[in-house]
Amino acid sequence: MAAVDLTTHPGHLARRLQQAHYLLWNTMVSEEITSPQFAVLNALVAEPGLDQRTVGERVGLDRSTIAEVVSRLSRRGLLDKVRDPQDGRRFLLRLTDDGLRTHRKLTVRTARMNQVFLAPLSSEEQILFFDLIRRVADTAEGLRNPAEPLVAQP
Amino acid sequence: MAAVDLTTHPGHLARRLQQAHYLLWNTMVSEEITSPQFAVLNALVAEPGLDQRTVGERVGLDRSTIAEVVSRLSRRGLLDKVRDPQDGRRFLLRLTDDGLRTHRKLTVRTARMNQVFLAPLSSEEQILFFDLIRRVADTAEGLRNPAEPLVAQP
DNA sequence: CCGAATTAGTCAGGGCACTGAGTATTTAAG
DNA sequence: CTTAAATACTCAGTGCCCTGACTAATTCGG
Repeated sequence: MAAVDLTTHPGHLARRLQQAHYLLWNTMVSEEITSPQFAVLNALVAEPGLDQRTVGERVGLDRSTIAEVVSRLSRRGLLDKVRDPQDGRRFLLRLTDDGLRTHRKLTVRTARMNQVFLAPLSSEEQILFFDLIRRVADTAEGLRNPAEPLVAQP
Repeated sequence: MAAVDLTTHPGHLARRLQQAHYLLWNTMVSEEITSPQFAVLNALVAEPGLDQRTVGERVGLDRSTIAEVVSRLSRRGLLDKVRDPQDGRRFLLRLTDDGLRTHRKLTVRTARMNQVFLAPLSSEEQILFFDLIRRVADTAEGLRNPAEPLVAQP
């Protein structure tokens, strides 16, 4: 005996929340395009021609994962990937017309889905929901790089 | 133009939250045992001898995923898996001494990690955080099985 | 009692997410 | 100018997560 109540464990809650979202996305938005893929499309609508790493940074995907997601989107013909002539290490990404169309279509459905997903909360609670999660996620993210070490330069 | 603000998309937030948690878990709790694995150990501390499907139900893992997680835990010698003599379809799961020890050790570390993770929120906000996420996740979960169809029997 | 549904679990396949190691290119230091 | 460090990306490996198709065992209806 000494079992713990998982409903007070944020990690467990976060996982269940994501699963619930996955489910709803699949039925209400798309079975082809996933939520992370949509995030990438969206980043490229906002800033066409970004390089792969920066897109990953914008949407919160590490170098390996963004590579996989981009390769799937490119395979489906939703984006183009070309070497940066200025810097041969980079790949510059740009949506195709099809990618743009897909993003437009999914944007509408995503908005509908978000409404359904958040329906159990009042408007004020929804604001709070965003705020609390964002603060926790941002803070934990910040622990990654210990920022400026207290002593500046060596 | 028509890009969307992902910081108001619960799915995106949920994903970032889980990533942040994963990161912290990895550094503060264990690099061997994952959070879902701990959840399974915990379920078996509470109810030894559960069958695989029920454990999955308790911790929110579908039949395929629970099978993988259980197989890893069993490979590491943290649990035993035996056929139910009463019902030849089931596997009954039970922690080994090692599994019990591991659970005890991780319980302490997990509590510490949760404190750090939730540190940006006040006590009241933490309660709210749990409540809001739980309500959203539960409601979306509920949409899965449309409950009783309005008309009872055919 | 027997065939039909139901149930527990497996397997193949696709996608997300991380780490650590390796390659190529660019930039910085000497 | 040339070597060393940094940067963008790839690849292999592990683990979580889902669906759909399949097998084996049990239960239920007639």
